[in-house]
Amino acid sequence: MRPESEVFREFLIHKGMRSTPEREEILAEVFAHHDHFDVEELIMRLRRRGLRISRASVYRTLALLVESGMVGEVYIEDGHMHYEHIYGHEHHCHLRCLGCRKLIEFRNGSLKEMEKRIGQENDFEIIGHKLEIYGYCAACRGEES
Amino acid sequence: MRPESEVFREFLIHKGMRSTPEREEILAEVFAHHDHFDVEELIMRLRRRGLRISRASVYRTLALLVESGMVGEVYIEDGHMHYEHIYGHEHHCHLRCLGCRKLIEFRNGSLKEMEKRIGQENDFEIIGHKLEIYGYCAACRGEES
DNA sequence: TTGTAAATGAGACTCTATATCATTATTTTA
DNA sequence: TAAAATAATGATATAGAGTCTCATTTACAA
Repeated sequence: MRPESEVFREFLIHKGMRSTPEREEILAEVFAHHDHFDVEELIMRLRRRGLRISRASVYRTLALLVESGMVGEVYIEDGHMHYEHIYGHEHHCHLRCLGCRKLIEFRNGSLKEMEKRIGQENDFEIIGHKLEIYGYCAACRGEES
Repeated sequence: MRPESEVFREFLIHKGMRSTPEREEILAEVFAHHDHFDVEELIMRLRRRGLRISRASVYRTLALLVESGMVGEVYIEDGHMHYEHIYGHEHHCHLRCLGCRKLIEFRNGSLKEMEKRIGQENDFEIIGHKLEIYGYCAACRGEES
């Protein structure tokens, strides 16, 4: 698998954009941890490494990473966007509890074929998918009755 | 199929909450049209019908409708949340273009079994799901090269 | 009917995200 | 390699979605 930095750099060049130290640092930090994160957390982590990259650049670079398909958006329901890296990591889906809003991750390898078919039917080049199943977790079902 | 109003009223009672004219009007308006909508649009539509329901109540009621599973959230990528009614309507999924951000709807009936299996494996009572496939639409693929 | 618990409405407030623009950095070209 | 052209960054202003507060009103139970 090609390194993230290389893939991202190619994406940028392909768009007629430049590779900058800020973009590379943000990319590195995004792929350095394995949890969902939001912009504020990402900025804090960069600060801890001694980097003072502006909020605006972080937002801008994240938008590019999403566009490239290397990073995914996850709407966690606490009012703002969260992100997760995708490139080079096993795909997972989300179970969301409508009662407590909790988000549970689970592996799910069985969407590949369906994805392919849908892409063909809709003339769409598929990069990835986001499956969120919602319902009620065991704890919330207990409380209800 | 039982009418929306009845299902929602039961949901409210089950939660120890009250049925109010405001909640019923909002419910009716949500199910009166078939497109994605946001809070601002919903308030305008209520106004056109001569109803002056406050923004706060609209937000509060929508949250309840989402919790009940009758309405789904769709993050349209223009910076704020959009909604769609679900109860009693055929399920559809979304294709999102990473280039132009366009959202394309498509029917997809083939997730039922997978859903069932996932629910059992995770001790989760499944109400519905949200599948978003992202990639590049034909127009954006053309522009790129 | 009356009491009480819950819901509404108005508007202040918070905070995420975007826009602006002067400055700085990168790339191109001559 | 220097200068010109172009793009990116950073600081900060701004926009706007969504939440909170609390006084008033309403729904429901007894």
